[in-house]
Amino acid sequence: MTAWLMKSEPDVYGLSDLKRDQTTPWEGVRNYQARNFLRDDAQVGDLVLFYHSNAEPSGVAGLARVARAAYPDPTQFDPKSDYADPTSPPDAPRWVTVDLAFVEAWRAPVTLAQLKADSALESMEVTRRGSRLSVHPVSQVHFDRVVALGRANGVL
DNA sequence: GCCAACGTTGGC
DNA sequence: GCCAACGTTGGC
Repeated sequence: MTAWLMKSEPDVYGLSDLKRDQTTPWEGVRNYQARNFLRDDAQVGDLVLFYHSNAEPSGVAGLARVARAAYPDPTQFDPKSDYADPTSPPDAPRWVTVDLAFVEAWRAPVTLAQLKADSALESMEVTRRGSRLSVHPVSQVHFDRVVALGRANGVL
């Protein structure tokens, strides 16, 4: 089991959208490192810190769970999609997606400022300057700490 | 294989 | 809106 952090812009697709939909394909990952994590390491049941980027404020909004392991991302073959990749070979699709399921939302996010200020989270990837990997593993210790901070804000 | 140009991410 | 960080592309 691996714990994860995945970023999304709430204006595009936020945790409240996932709560409404209950499950969603995590489409549009177009970074090789992030893809490799999804393809090679994400397993059904893995828990995910759902991070809102470009938000006011940015931070971890709650939890999701991997509901389906990696499969080819259909949007790469959809010419009308923003995520279309005409160079991806149909017989060996370049990009994958996983399905996420809603788990819980917090009354207020654990903000990036809060994450940076917490000495227990010093080495956490998302607190690093210039960090922009949208899918990456999180240590169990960091995961548990962020969940404790989030739940302290109240579970919706 | 190097590296400059360019595009994207995402905090502020 | 600005810009730092960093990934990708393409000329050589």
